[in-house]
Amino acid sequence: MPDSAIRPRKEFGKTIAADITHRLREEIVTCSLAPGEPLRFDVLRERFGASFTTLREALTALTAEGLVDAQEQRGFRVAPVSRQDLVEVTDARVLIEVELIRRSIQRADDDWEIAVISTLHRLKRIEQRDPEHPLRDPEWKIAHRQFHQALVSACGSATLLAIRAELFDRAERYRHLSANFRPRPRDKAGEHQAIMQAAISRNADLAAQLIETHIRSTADNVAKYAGHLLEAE
Amino acid sequence: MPDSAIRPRKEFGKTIAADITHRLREEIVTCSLAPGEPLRFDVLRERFGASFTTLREALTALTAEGLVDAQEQRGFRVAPVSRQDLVEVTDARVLIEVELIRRSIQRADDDWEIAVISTLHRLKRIEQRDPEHPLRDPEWKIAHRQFHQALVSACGSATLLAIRAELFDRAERYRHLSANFRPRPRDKAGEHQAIMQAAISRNADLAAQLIETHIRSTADNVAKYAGHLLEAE
DNA sequence: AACGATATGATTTTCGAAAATGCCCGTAGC
DNA sequence: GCTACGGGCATTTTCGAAAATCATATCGTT
Repeated sequence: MPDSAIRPRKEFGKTIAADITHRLREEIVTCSLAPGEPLRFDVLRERFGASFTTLREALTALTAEGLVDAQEQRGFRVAPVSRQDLVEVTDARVLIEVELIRRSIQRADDDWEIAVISTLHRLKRIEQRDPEHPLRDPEWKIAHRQFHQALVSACGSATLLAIRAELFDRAERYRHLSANFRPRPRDKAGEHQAIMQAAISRNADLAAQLIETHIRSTADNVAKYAGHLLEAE
Repeated sequence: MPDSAIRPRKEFGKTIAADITHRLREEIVTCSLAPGEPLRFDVLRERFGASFTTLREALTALTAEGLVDAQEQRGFRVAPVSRQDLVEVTDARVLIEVELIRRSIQRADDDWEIAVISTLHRLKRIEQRDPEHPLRDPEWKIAHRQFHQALVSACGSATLLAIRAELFDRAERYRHLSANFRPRPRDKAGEHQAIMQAAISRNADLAAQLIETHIRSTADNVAKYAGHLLEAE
């Protein structure tokens, strides 16, 4: 069927609202929409070409994910950032991600192992090609997300995976926040490699510890380089 | 201001959408709307007296909470129940609730202690008054929720508390599911009392262990008495 | 009879106008 | 000068009609 022309209005089988939710989430996570920024309907209407109600639905969904802040009767705004929130998100991520990687290693099968190895491989290829500021590269971002996703994918709990995904997005926003101020990316490649090796060799304790360090040091970096952005009340 | 007449359309300062979300959540958690039941707009419109879009917003919010299942282009339905989901929710609750009670005990202050004691006191008073099938008593439900809430309230993480609250609701739905088939409520009063004592005496290990047992045995009871409802695919 | 295409009805999804609400500023009263 | 009140404007929130999509029944062909 001719779903037409230059730009398909939405992906096949999806509602416009779901599509807008996706695009809005992306813009918020990448800080293309700045933390605390008011989300007025006129502006969003123009930017996304959807009606009030459709936008409202998307904003409601993102509110539940902690990326948007709903102020009843006074509209929406991008969820503000703060040191406290960064600490909470980091703590929650450690708690859950450590548990999930343990469960994944315990229940690991061939598919899991293949997924971990291949996603890391792709990540490294992308890093080789363009070693500067990887967060600016959408491909790196996707590959990075998929590697971490693969690590926990065998945990067996869709419930916890959904929570993890939400926290990952909230943390990624902080990473983007600091990316513009960080002089050089630290050596994540080595950390990823070490995590993969621990996971593949079924060393759950080591993998858990490495993941915790990985998450915490990333957060520390954010606090270090974007600290000045975390004070606004 | 005359916000009028017989029945206020919504609570003060709240949007209709938020109000509907609240009422819908209540009906789903109490299984007044049965698991898997399709949520058609005509029906909801009549029942809640709101328009398509307002209802849609509420359903979207509840979808994010895991209480509603959105089937794109084919409407919404009450999230189905299953053994697997019950296990996941129980596991996730244990993971988070145990951690939160530890943190709460560690950071405990006077307000926390008072809240724990007084919420348990109210719970016991209600149980004395009407010892049969407490889940049918809305007051008991609220008091029960508030006691468990108080226990973890000092943990210091709004992020984890929000996740905990979501899981609590999902678990409560399973409790309601089995309430109609359970011959007699088991002795929860004693368990609550023991948890309170462990918490007040700052015995984090014991409190954590008691909470875990409490959550798991509740789930076991659900599986036992509502097992026949958890099979539908 | 079995299968596929197509029309028809039911339901969801989207839209922009209309109502409700909050905000800002100017004015009055103390 | 300062606070309280009220009008007008900006913005959000709600509504029901209209468009889009899905499910079902009907019909024609093999």
